[in-house]
Amino acid sequence: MQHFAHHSEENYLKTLYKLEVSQVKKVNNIALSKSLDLNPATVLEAVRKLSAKKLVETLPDKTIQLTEKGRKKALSIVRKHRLWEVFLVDKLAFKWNEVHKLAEQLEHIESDDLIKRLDAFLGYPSVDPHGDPIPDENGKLKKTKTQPLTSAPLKKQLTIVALGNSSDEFLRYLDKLCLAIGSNIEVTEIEDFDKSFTVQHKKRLITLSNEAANNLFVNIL
Amino acid sequence: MQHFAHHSEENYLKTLYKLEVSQVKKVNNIALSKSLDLNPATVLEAVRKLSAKKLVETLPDKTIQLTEKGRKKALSIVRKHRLWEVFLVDKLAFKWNEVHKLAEQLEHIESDDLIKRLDAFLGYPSVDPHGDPIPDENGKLKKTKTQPLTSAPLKKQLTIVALGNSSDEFLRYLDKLCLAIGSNIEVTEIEDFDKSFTVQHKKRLITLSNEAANNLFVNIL
DNA sequence: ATTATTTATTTGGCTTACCAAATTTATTGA
DNA sequence: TCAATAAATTTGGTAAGCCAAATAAATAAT
Repeated sequence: MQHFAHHSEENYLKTLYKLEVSQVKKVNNIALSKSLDLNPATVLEAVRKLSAKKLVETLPDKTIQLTEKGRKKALSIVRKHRLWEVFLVDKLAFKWNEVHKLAEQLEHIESDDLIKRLDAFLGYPSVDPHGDPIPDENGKLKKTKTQPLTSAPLKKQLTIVALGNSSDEFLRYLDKLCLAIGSNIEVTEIEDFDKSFTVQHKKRLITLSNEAANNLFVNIL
Repeated sequence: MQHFAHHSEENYLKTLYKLEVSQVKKVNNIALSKSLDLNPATVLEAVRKLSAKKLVETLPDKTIQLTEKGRKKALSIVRKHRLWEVFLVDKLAFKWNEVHKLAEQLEHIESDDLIKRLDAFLGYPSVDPHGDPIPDENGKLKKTKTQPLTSAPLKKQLTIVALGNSSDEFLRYLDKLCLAIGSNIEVTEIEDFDKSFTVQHKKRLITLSNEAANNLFVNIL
């Protein structure tokens, strides 16, 4: 018995979950095959096995979808993937755009204990370096209302989850301020005069123009 | 093509290396099969493939051994295994005896860059939590002369690599002192009166009885 | 409604990594 | 030396995951 046989199954579930999230209306055999870059015959066979395990179901109109059980499993893989991405970026200083491939390998490591400890070691992050939320151990995703920093409440813990602008200049600017997706900040003050923002980040105060603040999308922690 | 096909090959090489190190005189098909817990027919087939790749060779007397190329590859796996063990113990607070199984999964993650960064992140450790030396990126093992602390030179960086006594009391005692296999210490003084040792560990001075020192085996870094 | 196109499904095949049960080839002990 | 034992090798099979090509079924477009 090969201990890595589950990689394949996990990849099907993860891909199905990704398609579900990305609003793709009807995930059929062809769509799934394309997404996985596999032959439809292969996918058909795999879907049958997953159905037998009650991880997916095929509706009368041939739509393939996750069952609750399957979704939970998918979310646990997503959780592992995103935690490893945080590890790679925060601890090993990878760039956020370099970590996906590696996390795809790491996400298949089997150990709940490991993930629990990794989570703690990383300080229980709520988003990965791309700004995507990390499901909790029960596969729950905290539902988040993403909003521009300009409309966020004062004195609340916020996490930067997306950028309204990804020009080189803006990225370099953020880099200089040591801000990035995943950074936790708190608005301490908004200047009446020019609506500029003062935010606290790791015991450090940063001033941001209203323009900059408007391009930082945040979630309330 | 399955990206995890190499697990199998890596396991053969690693096992062969372990047998070589453990002084087993003649590694034949049977010995290797037993060590891997696989059927001899399976192993025979695998050894042929590895031979074709010039990773192992079978001598006229049927002894199976690593080629230089194979040994180098084996050492890179051992390096990964041991670095991950250090990570698990030092960073995720696993006990040294809990990490082997996990490291067996992690050692197959494919990325030289990852390992380079992990090594740096861990502070370039020279031994794993079991006291086994970590090969360098070129597959070289620093040849070490392990000796009791009592015969080690003063004012040299030392690494604890083994214990002369693994009684619960001794382990608890070391634990209290925050010493463990892998700890780096330096002898600052030996007391004339009772031959007790004063060692420095992470900017902290510790006094050890001669008895304790005699049960700590160290390598010079 | 009928053809053209897309999807779904089947069929036959491949490779890797396994195994059990012969069979052949040493090796060894008496 | 010769049978008994052990090791090596061969043979025939299994399961997982994959593919290409053929066929069937459904959908769309005229």
